Amino acid sequence: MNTNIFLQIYHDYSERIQSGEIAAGTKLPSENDLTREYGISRETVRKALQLLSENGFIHKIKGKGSFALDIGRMNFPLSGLVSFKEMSERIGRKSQTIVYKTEHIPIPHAVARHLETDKHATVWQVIRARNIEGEKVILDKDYFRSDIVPLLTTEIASGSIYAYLEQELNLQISYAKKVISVEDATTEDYELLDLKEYTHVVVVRNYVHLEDTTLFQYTESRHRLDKFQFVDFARRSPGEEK
Amino acid sequence: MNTNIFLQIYHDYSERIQSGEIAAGTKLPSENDLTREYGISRETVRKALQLLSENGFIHKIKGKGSFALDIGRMNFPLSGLVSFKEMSERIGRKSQTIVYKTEHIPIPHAVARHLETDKHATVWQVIRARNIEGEKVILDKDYFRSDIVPLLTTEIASGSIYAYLEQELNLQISYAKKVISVEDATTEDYELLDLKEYTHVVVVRNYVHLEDTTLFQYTESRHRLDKFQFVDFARRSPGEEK
DNA sequence: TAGTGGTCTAGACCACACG
DNA sequence: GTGTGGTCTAGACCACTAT
Repeated sequence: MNTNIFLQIYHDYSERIQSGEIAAGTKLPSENDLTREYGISRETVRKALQLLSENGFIHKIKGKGSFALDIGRMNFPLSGLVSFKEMSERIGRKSQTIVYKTEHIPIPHAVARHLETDKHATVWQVIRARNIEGEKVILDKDYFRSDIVPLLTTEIASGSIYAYLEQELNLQISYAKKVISVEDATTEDYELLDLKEYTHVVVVRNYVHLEDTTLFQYTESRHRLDKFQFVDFARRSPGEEK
Repeated sequence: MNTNIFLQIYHDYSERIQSGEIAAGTKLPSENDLTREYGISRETVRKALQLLSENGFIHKIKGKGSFALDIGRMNFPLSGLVSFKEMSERIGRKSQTIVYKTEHIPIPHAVARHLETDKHATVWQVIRARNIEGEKVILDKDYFRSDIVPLLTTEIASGSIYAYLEQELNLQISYAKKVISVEDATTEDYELLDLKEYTHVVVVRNYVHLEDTTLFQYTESRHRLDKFQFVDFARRSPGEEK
């Protein structure tokens, strides 16, 4: 549906690199070659390559060319943070979702600070556990501003809330800030998770913004220590000093 | 020294937004305005704005304009991961570095797996602790391929190794992969850190690549649980599906 | 309708790598 | 030298937001 040329080229090559069809280290056609091959201008080719580069699929070397990186093997960087849950699913492990709560409530004190709404606002609270390989190891506590998300059901919460937000409500998620830290496990953590002997949890706070920059969702993801992992791929950007 | 126009505009605006001179929510001049103002083409203006957008300084809305985001207050996203140490330094806290070891050794078994060198290679090993507010809370274990980094001294290790690599050795760091997890504290951790009662540490494994894609450095950063924090700013990129 | 950002073109010159 | 990627230009058309 998206007819953007540079996105098509991006998807073309990202899939071929991720599937291994294009092996790591392989040299890609030059920008001029691609320009001729696709019958488009060079700047458009460069836009596609830049996306591939940002997301860790290729690496460009001035004077030499563009080369496929070794995604796919065990290293799936794929732009930014990748959680344990996503990693598990990529390896083919299924995660089950247990919905504990889906309710419309006045915003809790502790959450108001994060969501930056006024204190009389109401939110949809969703509390879910992720069951991976038979153990509940992640507790997700989501809070949505109810002036933006008017309705949530347990059914939606057990599937993909994001698909619902984007496709049904037509909300455009735009950017997010994550803060990762380690904290004492709460009694709630002990009740709702299979915490075993662990006394701490990794807490990932996620602040999600819409296209118009409004902060509409706050999520607290609480992971059992041994089942926590994050992978980050970072490229040195031109803007960086030193 | 870098005469790139788009970088100049990027630095111009990134500084003015970070300093607060341009308040969050303020509308920036339109691309056409900037084109006239700087006397350059629009694509160049857009390149600068795209960098600002990627790094969390601004947000662009089609049909409306570009708007400054609220960096600066307490939220300093600033592109990718930001560690507790960097955060502390930005708030003005000083961190001291204690160098335990700087030695040229055959590559340890456990490290060879990460550095992907042959087993007979030698590496420079640097072991340092970071002292923040009177406590040793981070243990950094660095390994550099000695065919690329021929010499390291304790003096270099107590300053900025990266400045040395880039300015003295002229090495170009290009991209890196980080893997974050939580593991049992080792006896070494107990010896070299002020671990208090904590039985686990956050381990950040960092794989650093050069311009020519060779993996030349592996670092294990071991953080005391309560002094660990990472912040990540992520923008929804065009390449992402669903 | 006018203004905004998003995409794309067809050129140009440069700095770097390699034989 | 030739070929590569990096920067930049001066246009063009589109989709979206406002009024």
